[in-house]
Amino acid sequence: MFSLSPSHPMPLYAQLTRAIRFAIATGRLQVGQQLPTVRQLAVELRVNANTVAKVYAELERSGVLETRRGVGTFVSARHFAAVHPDEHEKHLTELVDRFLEEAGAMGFSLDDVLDQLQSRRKKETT
Amino acid sequence: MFSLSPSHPMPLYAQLTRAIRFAIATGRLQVGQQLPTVRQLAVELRVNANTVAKVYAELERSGVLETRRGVGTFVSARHFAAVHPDEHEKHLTELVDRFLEEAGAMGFSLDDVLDQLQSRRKKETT
DNA sequence: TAACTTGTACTAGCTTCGTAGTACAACTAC
DNA sequence: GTAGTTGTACTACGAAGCTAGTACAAGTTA
Repeated sequence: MFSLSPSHPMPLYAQLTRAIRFAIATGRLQVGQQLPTVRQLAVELRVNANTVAKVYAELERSGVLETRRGVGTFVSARHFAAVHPDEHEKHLTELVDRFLEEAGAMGFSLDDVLDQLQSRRKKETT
Repeated sequence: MFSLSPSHPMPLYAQLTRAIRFAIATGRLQVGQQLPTVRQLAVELRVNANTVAKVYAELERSGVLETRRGVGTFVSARHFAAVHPDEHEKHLTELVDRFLEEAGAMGFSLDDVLDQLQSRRKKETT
């Protein structure tokens, strides 16, 4: 389902969070679909159940998942319907802010970054 | 000279590293210019001397600074002359990789990112 | 109701990270 | 050579972060 690398510097919970978000963003997990139970996934990933639970809880707070005790955890429909595009846009803005700041400290200008990204776009479409 | 926020989640050493790199990238610190001594800067920033020293040492390993015992620490000339543009480009590539990965996990495509950056370019030039 | 499933709270241990303190080594200038 | 700079090594403490263990609570199903 997912795969984690315990040796990777990124903590397990962060890896899992990203993996789930990514799976949803790319459609591999559909709205309404049930995720593995906390314990199931914990066994599969060789991780403590609490680690999985924390991830599910955090993603629920973000509105990405919905959990029902005794039943399971599901990809939230509400999220994609209700998250205002403005809100979504704001997240992108913040991400880009951090990114540009970092690039700036390395001596790259906005144009440098744009060039780099545009050249990828070409590659992607070929 | 620089300013740090101890309350900020980013550790002091990282803040300082970024500040110095930024000052150099924007020309506020010129090639060959001497930086404050480890102890001077430590007092000014209310930080342990070792924290400053670690930052200087790291930046020296990156080729950004040069230190001479008994004399002081200086902005390296070698760096800007000798760092291959290819090397520099590689750093940008890595940064963009990480960035796109993160954006992807949030559900943003390359085009979303490009749009966002292009709209900033317009703002910047007005 | 009783058994079973699900997620959750609380706690504790371990590790890593960040910073500070102190003592040391290299170098300069007189 | 000696005093006074400079950066550096080593150590240790405190805090935060991450994960695991265990016990609990809420819900479902028969």
